[in-house]
Amino acid sequence: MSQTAYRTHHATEVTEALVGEQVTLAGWVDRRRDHGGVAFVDLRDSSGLVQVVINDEEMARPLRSEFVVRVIGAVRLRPEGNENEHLATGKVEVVARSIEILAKSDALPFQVSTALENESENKLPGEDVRLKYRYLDLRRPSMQRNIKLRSDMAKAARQALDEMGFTEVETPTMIKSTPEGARDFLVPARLVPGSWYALPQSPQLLKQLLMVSGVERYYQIARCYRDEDFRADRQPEFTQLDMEMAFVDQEDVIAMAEKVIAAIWKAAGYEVKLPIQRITWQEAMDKYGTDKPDLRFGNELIELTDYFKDTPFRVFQAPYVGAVLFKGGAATPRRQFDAWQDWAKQRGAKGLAYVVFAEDGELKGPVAKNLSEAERAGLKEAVGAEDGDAVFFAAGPRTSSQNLLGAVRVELADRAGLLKPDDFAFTWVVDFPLFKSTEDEDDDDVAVGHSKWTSMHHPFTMPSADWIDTFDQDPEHAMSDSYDIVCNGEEMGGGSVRIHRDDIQDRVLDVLGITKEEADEKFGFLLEAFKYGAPPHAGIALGWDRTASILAGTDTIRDVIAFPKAGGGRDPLTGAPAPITDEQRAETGVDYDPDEDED
RNA sequence: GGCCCCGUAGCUCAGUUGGUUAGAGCGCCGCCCUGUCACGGCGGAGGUCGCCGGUUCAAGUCCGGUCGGGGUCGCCA
Repeated sequence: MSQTAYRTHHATEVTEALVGEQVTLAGWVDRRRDHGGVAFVDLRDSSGLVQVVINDEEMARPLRSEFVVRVIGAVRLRPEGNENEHLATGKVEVVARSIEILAKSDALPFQVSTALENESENKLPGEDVRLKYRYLDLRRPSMQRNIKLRSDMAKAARQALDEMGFTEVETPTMIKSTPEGARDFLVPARLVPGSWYALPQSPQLLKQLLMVSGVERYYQIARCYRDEDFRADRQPEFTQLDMEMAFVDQEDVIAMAEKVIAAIWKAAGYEVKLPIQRITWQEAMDKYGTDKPDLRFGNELIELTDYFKDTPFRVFQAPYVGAVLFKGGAATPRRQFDAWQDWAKQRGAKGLAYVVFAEDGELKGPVAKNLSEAERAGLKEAVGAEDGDAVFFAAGPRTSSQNLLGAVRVELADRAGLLKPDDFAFTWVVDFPLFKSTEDEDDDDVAVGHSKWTSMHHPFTMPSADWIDTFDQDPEHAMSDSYDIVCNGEEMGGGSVRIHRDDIQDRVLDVLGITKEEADEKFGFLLEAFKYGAPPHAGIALGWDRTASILAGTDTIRDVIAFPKAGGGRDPLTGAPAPITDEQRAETGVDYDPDEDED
C-alpha cells in the first residue's frame, strides 16, 4: 500500500519482519548525527521516524535538516545495546546503500525536529511565525496528529450519520444575508452592481428549506463565516457539523447527537457513557454561573442572597449575593488576594470580596468586619467551609455576579490543577429561555427588532409546549425547546426544535418587534416555504473546530485547523486580506451609487 | 471601542539602582570525531535592542508619543 514510484515502505513500516531485505524510503531529514565515519539520519515521513545508518562520510556530509531524500538500504537489527525504546522503529535501522537528495532546504526559521517536540524547555515559536511558515509547523508530529484526528472525526461522524439514514447535502456559501446576530462577510456581485452576497453564518435557513424539501435527515460539514472581533477560540471562518431532522422532537435529536458524539470520541479511543447527563439552563446559571458549566469538578456556587437580606454591609445589599469556596485558601498571602482583585477587575467586576476562615477559627479578611455578629457566626456553616478555607463573594445584579463567581470557580480549579484535558465531562444544557431582554444590566445592547426582546437562540426556535399559547404574553419567562451540548466548560454545539407553523412564527417575530415587511425582506423565502407543508423539524450543530480542540486537548482551536487566521483575521502565510487593484475594484461595482445613476 | 501584557540574534529568552565592546540556549557555517538518538569537541558568523522624540556626561534600561503582536471585556453560538 505504501509502495509508490519513490518508495517501497513508509518509515514505521520498517520492522523486524523486514530484516535482511532491501527497502527504499522517502522523506525528510529530521536530524543528522554525524560521528565522522558513521553517521545517523532520522528519516521522517507521514508515518513517523526510522533511523538510517550511513557508513560513507561523503554520503552523509551534504545532508541537512529537512532535506528531502530517497534512501535505498538494507534493514537490519540494531547492534545489541543500541536499541531506542522511545522510537517505534527503535529495534531496527536501515543501512544506506545510496541516498538521493530530492530537494534541499534553506536554514529553517524555527526548528521542526520531532525529537525536540516533547521537550518542555524547547518553547514553540510565537503564533505569527508559526502561521507564516504553517507548512513547517504542520510537519511537527503533534500537528500531524491533530490534522489526522480531525479527519478521523469526520469519518466517524459520517459513518454514524449514514447508519442513521442521513443525507449529506452541500448548501451554498454565497447567499442572502441571514439574520443571526453576527456581522456578515460580504461579497460584491459584479453582475448586479451595488448588490452583495453574504457568506453564511451557518446553513440554518437552507437546512430548514431542506426539511420542507423532504430530505428529512440532512447533515453537512459546513464552513461558516462571522465578521466579529477576534478571540483565541474564534475564527472568522470556521466549521460546523450541521444536522437537521424532520418529524422529530428534542429527545430524538439529543439521542441522535449522542450517538454521533460517542462515535467521534470512539475514533480517538475514548468511550462516552450514554445517555449524557442534563442540566437546566437555570440550574447551570445558579450552580455554575454560566450556561456552559465545567463539570470535571464540583465546588458549586452558593447563593447567599437570603442569608444577607438584612445585612448592614452596603455592598451586600444587592439583588444577588453569592459565594465560591476556596478550599484551603486561608494560607493565601494578602498579596495573592490583591492579585485576585486585579483579576476580577480585568473581567469588568468592581472587585472580589473574600473572607478567610483562619486555622484558629477566627474570621478574617477586609469584609469580615463589615458583617453583623449573626452573619459572622453562621457564615462558615452557610458556605460549608472549614477552618483553613477562604471564600469569595460577589454581590450585585444576578447574572453578572454569577458569571464572575463562575469564572472564579473555574480559575480556582485550574490553579489547583483539576482541569485535566483528557477527562471529558459532557452535559446537555436544556430548558433555555425563549427570549432575553436587551435591557438587563447592560443598556449598550441594541435590539435587532424594535422591542426589548431578542432571541436567546435564533428567531426560528420553537417555544416549549407549555408556552405555545402564552409565550407572547410573558416573554420574560417563556421557555424554548433548545439545547446545548457542553464539554469541559466549552459549548460544543447547540440546537433547537424549529418553528414550522407560520402562525407561531408570526407571533415570535411580533415579540421581537420585527415587522412583516422586514421579515419578508430578510427571510421571506423561508416564511413562504413554510406555507407549502413544512414538517415539524429540529436540529443541532457541533462547532467542529472546538470539538476537535476539546478532543485533542489543545489550548486553541488554531491547533486543529490546518491554515487558521491570526488576530484581526490576517493570514500571515498568504498575506490575506490584501488590497485589490483599481481595475478589480471597478469590476466589483462596490462604488456603484444608484442615485448617481439616475442623473 | 475599554482594560491588561509583550516587542532585544533565525527561534525561545536574560539583561541588576541608567555606566566600558549587549548576552545565553537552540539553530546556522567551518573543522574534528566509527554507535549516536536533544550525540560530543573546537572555532566562527549573526543585533537599527519595533519606530520617533525627550531627559541625561551617558538610555536596551527613565519619560512622552507612535506602530506592531497577544489576551480579555463589549461583541459573537
